[in-house]
Amino acid sequence: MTDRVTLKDVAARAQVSYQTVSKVLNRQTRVSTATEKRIHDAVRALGYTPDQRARNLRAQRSYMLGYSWRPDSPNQVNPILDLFMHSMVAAADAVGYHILPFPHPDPEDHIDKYRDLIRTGRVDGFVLSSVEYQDSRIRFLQREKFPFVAFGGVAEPSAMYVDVDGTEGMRLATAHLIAQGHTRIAALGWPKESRVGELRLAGYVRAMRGAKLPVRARWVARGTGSVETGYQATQHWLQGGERTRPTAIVAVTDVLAIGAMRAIQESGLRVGADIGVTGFDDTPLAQYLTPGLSSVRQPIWQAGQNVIDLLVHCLEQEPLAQTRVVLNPELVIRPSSLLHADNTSEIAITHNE
Amino acid sequence: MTDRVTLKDVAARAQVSYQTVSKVLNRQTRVSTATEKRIHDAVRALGYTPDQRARNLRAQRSYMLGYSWRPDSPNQVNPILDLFMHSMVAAADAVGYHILPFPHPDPEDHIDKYRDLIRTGRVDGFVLSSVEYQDSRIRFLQREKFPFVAFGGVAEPSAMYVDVDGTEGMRLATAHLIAQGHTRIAALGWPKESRVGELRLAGYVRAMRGAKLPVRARWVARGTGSVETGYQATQHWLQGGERTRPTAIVAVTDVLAIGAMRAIQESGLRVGADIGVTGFDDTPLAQYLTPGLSSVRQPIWQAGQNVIDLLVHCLEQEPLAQTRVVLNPELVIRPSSLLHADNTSEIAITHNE
DNA sequence: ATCATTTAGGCGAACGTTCGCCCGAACGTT
DNA sequence: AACGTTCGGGCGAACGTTCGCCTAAATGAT
Repeated sequence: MTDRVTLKDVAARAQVSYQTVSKVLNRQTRVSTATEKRIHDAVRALGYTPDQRARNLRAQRSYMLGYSWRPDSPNQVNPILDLFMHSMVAAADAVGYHILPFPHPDPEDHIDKYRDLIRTGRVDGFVLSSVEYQDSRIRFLQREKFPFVAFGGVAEPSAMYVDVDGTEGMRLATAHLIAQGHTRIAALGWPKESRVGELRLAGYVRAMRGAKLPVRARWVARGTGSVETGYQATQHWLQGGERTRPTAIVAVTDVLAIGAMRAIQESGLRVGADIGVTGFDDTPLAQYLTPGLSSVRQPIWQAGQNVIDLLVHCLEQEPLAQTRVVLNPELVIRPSSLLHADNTSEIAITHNE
Repeated sequence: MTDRVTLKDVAARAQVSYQTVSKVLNRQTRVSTATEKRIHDAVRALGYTPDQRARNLRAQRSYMLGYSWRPDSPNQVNPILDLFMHSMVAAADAVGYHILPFPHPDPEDHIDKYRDLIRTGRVDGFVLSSVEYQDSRIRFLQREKFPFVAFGGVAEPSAMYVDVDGTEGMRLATAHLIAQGHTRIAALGWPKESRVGELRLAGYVRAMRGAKLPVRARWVARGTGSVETGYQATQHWLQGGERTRPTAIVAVTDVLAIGAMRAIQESGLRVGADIGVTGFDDTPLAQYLTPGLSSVRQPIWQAGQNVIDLLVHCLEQEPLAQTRVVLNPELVIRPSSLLHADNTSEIAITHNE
């Protein structure tokens, strides 16, 4: 609100041309130490800070990275967002960039939003999340040759992304249950259309096969990630005889796992001691349930850092060692998957071949 | 990436000066319908979109609103953020603004971040959240005469804010329990230093007084908002005789309420039927617990809309009807506060004097 | 026919940077 | 003594807008 201090003000005080001030500040030229000192003194005395808007115009850049996320269906949990956003904001800030969040529009006029942000020069690049199978945004951005990094795997070649190995996460959870002595393990998944869902289920299958345990079709249930889905599937499984029904359940989502837990408890069995349960995402929910729910935790903070790192390197035309990063999740173990809950403390185990 | 279309390109095609194109597009001048058509045709043909960076420089504005939030302690739930952010982003977008999230710095060099964003002209205004008693940011911004709106009540006169009436929320919850026939009601609060905490507790007191019920000091516990705090306080209360111990508990946080529920269940009592419990914030958690936890829900979406509305009106120098908005929360009723849980459906009741 | 007024649009300037090119002086080299 | 080279710094231009002022023609009033 008070009048802005510009290069010219500094220059007048230091008795040099304003372009020289600019160059000295950006270390583009060498001047006598005397003038250099005068300039820096003037900068400090006046409290000069370069105007980003002018820089943006001149450089034809905005130093902004667009990001829009899907508002998780009205009342769903989005534990990811807070952390992911924070991670990206911090990483971007550290290298002179900022995040520009924009509303996730209807799937159809998606592109218009993106196009507009590009055309108006508001952003230099995009972070994409919740990408789908044939995502029109990716096709569009690639055609426009506009830089972007996706969070989540992307099939398109030459697209940069950071992903968390869902298969490995689910393998970890399943293997953990197997190590507890479980042999009859059922799985709660998402509909077949969901790429992430299928990848996670693949981890279940891999762990079972690895231990030479049978994978039965009727022990794999798919549905929307609601409590109800998990509840009903589990209830159905529990109707089997005590010697034939599953003794453990892995779920691709914490919410599905909650459904399973509820069904187990209502049928008079104990979660953990009688039937082991694991979830996915390590939603804040998981630690507050009784018993605490074991869950696969994604390294969200790390992912955010990597996404920005990739994108900024690309924007700065710096060489980057890799164009795609795959991170390993870890399993946070709580009583829900333990036969005897001797200790209530959490332990996290991660990938070990 | 492809070469940018500017006013000059449009002008050349429409055979007018580029300034005229600008004026026509901004409806600053009247021209013959023929030229107007030529201009609009050229705009469409070339796909012209004004460069925001140039506009920003020229207008000495950025059309950005800074917002930083406190990263809820590592593993805490921040159900607010997703919705609040989304609401603000949507509201801002609708009036040609954008949100600029920036890292919440250490309490000490707080101000530097804010100052820098102002000086570099990156933002036109700020949204403040989690304001404290004597918030240095507010003093700073007021001194600089830089526009801002706080989410959460602010004592400083002439500061604009949007707040949710925590007192009313807690009164609602307490009154609901009283209506169920409860007379001995305890409260779980935050430390005395917390302004919000005290305001909420005031609602508890108001409801009790209103029903001529006694407020006993030892039935008001304060502590950090952890499960443990709620658990221990409740355990302690339950040691009282069946005729003297509280029959219901109101908490200023869902997490505290979870602690209470756990203590109740572990002592063999039923939540709802034996001891009523209510939480606050309607965290996603609340609906997934067994039994579902009644909780006070804040109109977060509405708050986000109002915050942006206030701020933008202020920036556009438009007159605004009010400089501070106080919203009423509603109580979402679930089995945890019902004596007999005949229906599992949720109902929401709101302020009715 | 003359003058005042509107209409239609041109033009210069400015917002605050950065970049490339220039030039005079001092310096060192043959 | 004449000549390249570095040093220290000036200057014009451009990024794409918007805003205010100007003007030439067309219109209206007298």
